[in-house]
This record gives sequence, structure tokens and C-alpha cells, in this order.
Amino acid sequence: MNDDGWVPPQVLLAVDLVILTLRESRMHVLLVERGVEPFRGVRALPGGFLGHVDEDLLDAAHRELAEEAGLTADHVHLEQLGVYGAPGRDPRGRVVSVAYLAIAPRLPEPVAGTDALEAGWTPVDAVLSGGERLAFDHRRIVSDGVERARSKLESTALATAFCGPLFTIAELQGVYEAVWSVRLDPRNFYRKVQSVDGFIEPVGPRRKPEVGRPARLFRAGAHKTLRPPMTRPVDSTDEKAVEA
Amino acid sequence: MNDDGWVPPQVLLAVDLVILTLRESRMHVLLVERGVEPFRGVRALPGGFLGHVDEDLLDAAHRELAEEAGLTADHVHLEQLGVYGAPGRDPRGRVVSVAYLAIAPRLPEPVAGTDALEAGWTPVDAVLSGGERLAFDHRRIVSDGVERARSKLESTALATAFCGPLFTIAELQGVYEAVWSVRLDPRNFYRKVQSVDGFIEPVGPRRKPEVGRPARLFRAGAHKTLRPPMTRPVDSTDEKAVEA
DNA sequence: AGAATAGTGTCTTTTAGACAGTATGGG
DNA sequence: CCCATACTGTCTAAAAGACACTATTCT
Repeated sequence: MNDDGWVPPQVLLAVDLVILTLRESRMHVLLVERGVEPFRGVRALPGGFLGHVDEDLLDAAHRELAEEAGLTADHVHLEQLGVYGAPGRDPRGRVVSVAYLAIAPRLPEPVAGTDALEAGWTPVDAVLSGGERLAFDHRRIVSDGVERARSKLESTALATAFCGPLFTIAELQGVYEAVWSVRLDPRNFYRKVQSVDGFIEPVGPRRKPEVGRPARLFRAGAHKTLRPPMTRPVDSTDEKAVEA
Repeated sequence: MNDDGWVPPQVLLAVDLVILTLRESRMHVLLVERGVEPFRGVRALPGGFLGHVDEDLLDAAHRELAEEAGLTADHVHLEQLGVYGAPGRDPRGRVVSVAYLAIAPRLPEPVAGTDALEAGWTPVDAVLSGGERLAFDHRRIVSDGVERARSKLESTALATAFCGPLFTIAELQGVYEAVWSVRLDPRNFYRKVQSVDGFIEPVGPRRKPEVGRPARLFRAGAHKTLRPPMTRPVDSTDEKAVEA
């Protein structure tokens, strides 16, 4: 910024994606096996470098979403998660990664990557508990993404992003239960979710299940922020702090 | 990432700071007048390019905090706000900016900048209403920062960052009133704020004011997240959406 | 005593939590 | 008729909102 001959350093910019979805009532994250060094053969978040100098960051995220996950922008929630730029995080040099959080409804299996040997949905518990080793600082990024999702379920309509365009209340409850790892009372959930203004709106038809009474269908309402918020049950696994 | 001769593009990385504080019961943001092109003479957020290739992002934020605002890390809350990387945002080329949100208690006036002609606290309303023109996309960044602060006041102990290490309950209420632009009932606020576990803890002495009964002093508690959260009164200025 | 600010108590309304019964489809 | 799932009520406990009084310091 000065005229004394100093020039600011340049960095490589990467975009990484934390794509979350629900499978068998558990939260999964999409991981791809790296085909090149560094961390060849280790699983990592889908992502890559900026395509060209003039590519917008959000466009790059959409491009990776399509290339590595085969997901089109339709019905996929995408938001910026944060920047990860610790100096030593990439052995190739100074690489700063912009992480995006994507929430997708359960989709048909196919996930074919271009520059990834293998792509697959992995339960987030397996990643967070350390059972699965990830490249770079991607475990931390996954952890932050999951925490973001958990938190935004309280105050925003993010849960609807895990569902298709039409969903039942029981489905929506399943989202909350899976992401928060809790059990909720269906009766109180019905009452609560329908009392929050603009959260969900009923649509005509009903869904015919294999067995049991057909359920009413809803779609996401107009309000993105929930007032009052959905309340997460107190987890008995909370930390106490010392008094000085 | 491939071996076909393509090399990923490099970008310039900047760090910008949204520093918020309270002055005369109003939220202010620190702006500096730019001494060089582009936007010479226009006010902008304090910030600058990465010092060297191996500088950590958070370190860079702390450095700018000291250089441009004269603030040491003590008693200053600093968190990442987001990345701003639209292709055309900087006429000098592809500059990606990592924005940090800083919350500081009211401090002695002096704010002496190095590469800024003039630095000063500006009411955020003046910035957000467009009364003050800012360089680059900095008005948007300020807007995001303010919104982040407003939101986190509900669910975290961020309000204590606006106060010094010791504060009274009335002071804390003033923070909520200023940031949210609302009036709160002192009696309900006293009850509420003391019932939230780990939010504030009493310390021995009392503060002697110029007039009136001395107030008890508190300090920030151990818990960073508030359960249950502080509830923001419903603003009558909320948007409605159409029904399809 | 009076002014000014700090702090406490009570009542009412709303919301959350726990729990049981009825309704509607397909065999 | 039985099963499985969808939905509706009711009671109770806790929290939020509205409001009035007492307490402590200084001049």
C-alpha cells in the first residue's frame, strides 16, 4: 500500500465444500479421495483452486458443487462458512481456503467426480470422532460446518434445506433429531413448528406412505429467520467452568 | 490441481477490520481516510495487505488493529466475519479481503494511524443509511458486521465485549439498547441477565457514580453461549412476504 | 429532605414440556 | 379388525412481559 517498493505477497486461493445431507437418519458429509499429492489417497473435502483470476468465489463454489458432487444449484443451500489460512496448512505453499457450507436434500446416489478417485458420503460422527483421517485441516472445517448447521437450525429455516421441496412434519422432525442428536416429542413439535410464523406452509396434497395414514405436505415458508426460535433441548454433556 | 500445465491463479489478500464500540450510547465504527489511490480521500475500514507470505490471518488482523487503531489485543474481541472476493471490488486487480469483526470497550480517544490521514469513530447509522460514502464494498462489510453483532447479542455473551472488564448491569443494558435500538425494562433485564447461567458474575466492590446509589460490579462469566438466549423484542419494522 | 440511580417483588400472559387419545389409510 | 402412522387436546411448569415499590448514596 506504500510506494517504498514493497509489494504485497500473493497467495493461492482454494474453495472447499462441506456438503451435508441426511441418509438413514444420520448426517453425512461428502468426501473425495485425493488422486494427487499432497495427501494422495487420503480423503478430503471436495474443492479446488480458483478456476481463473476473475472467477467469483460463489461461482467457484457452485462449479465445484457440480464438478465434484454432481449437484446442481437447485434445491441446494449454499453459504460461506469461513476462511482457513494458517501458514502451514498446505505443504505446497501459502494456500488460503474459502470454505462453503452446502445443505442438500437426500438425492439419487450418483456422485461422480472428475479429479477425485472416489467420492462418498461419510457419517459425520465418524469424521468428528477421528475415526476417519482427513487431508489438510479439513476435519476442523467439517467440525465448524456441522456446528454452524446445528446452530442455524435453532434460529433459521435451514432444516428445510435438508428436505425436498415438499415434506411432511415428521420428516422435518427427523432433520432436527438427526442434526441435534436428540429425540423430540412429535406432539410438541407439531404444535411448535406450525406456530412459528412463516416457517412452513401447507400445500394441498398428502403423501401416501407404504403403510399408515397419509401425511400432510408442506413447503418452506417465506421467513428465513424463526421468531421465536426453535429451542434445542439442553444437552447433559455441557462443560462447566471454574470460578476464580 | 492437474498436471496439464495449468497453474492456479494467485490473488492479493487483504485484511479489513470492522471495529465497533459504544460512544454516547450509540454504536460507532472506526473509519480511516485513505491516503493513496484508489479511493484517495474516501473513508474506508482500517486494514491492509498481508504483511508477508507466512503471516497468519489472525495475526494480520491483530497487527492492523494495533497499527491503524492503536488497540492492543487486551479486552478486544476479535472474530472472523467473512471473505469478500467479488472480482471487480478493487480496481487494482483481484483482491480478496478477509474481514474481521472487533468489539472494543470505550477507550481513551487517541487513534493514530500510520498510513491513514485521519481516523475517526463514525455512528453506524450514518454509514448504513448511506450518509457516508465508503471505499470499495466496505459499507456492505460494515452492514454484515453490525448484523453479526446484533445477532450474537442474543445467543452469546458478546455484549460484555462492549464493556470494560468490570461493568454494572445498567451498563450492560445500555449495550443491548444501543445495539438493538430498543428500550428494555430495567427490572426484567436485571432478572433475566442474572438468571442466565454463567453470563455474568458479581465481584466485590461497587462503582461510585457522581450521583445516586452505587451499583454492583460484575465481570463476564465463563459461558460464552447463553442458554436460554436473550430475547430481542419484536421489531415492528419486519418484512412480510407474499403468499403464492 | 430531596434528587438520582440501584435494586427487589408481584401479578398476568405466554410458551415449553409431559402425556393420552382419536383419525385415517392399507392389509 | 388390526396395524401403522398422522394428528389433536389437556394439564402443568417455567419463562416473559407489565408494572410499583423500597434502598442507598450525595448534596
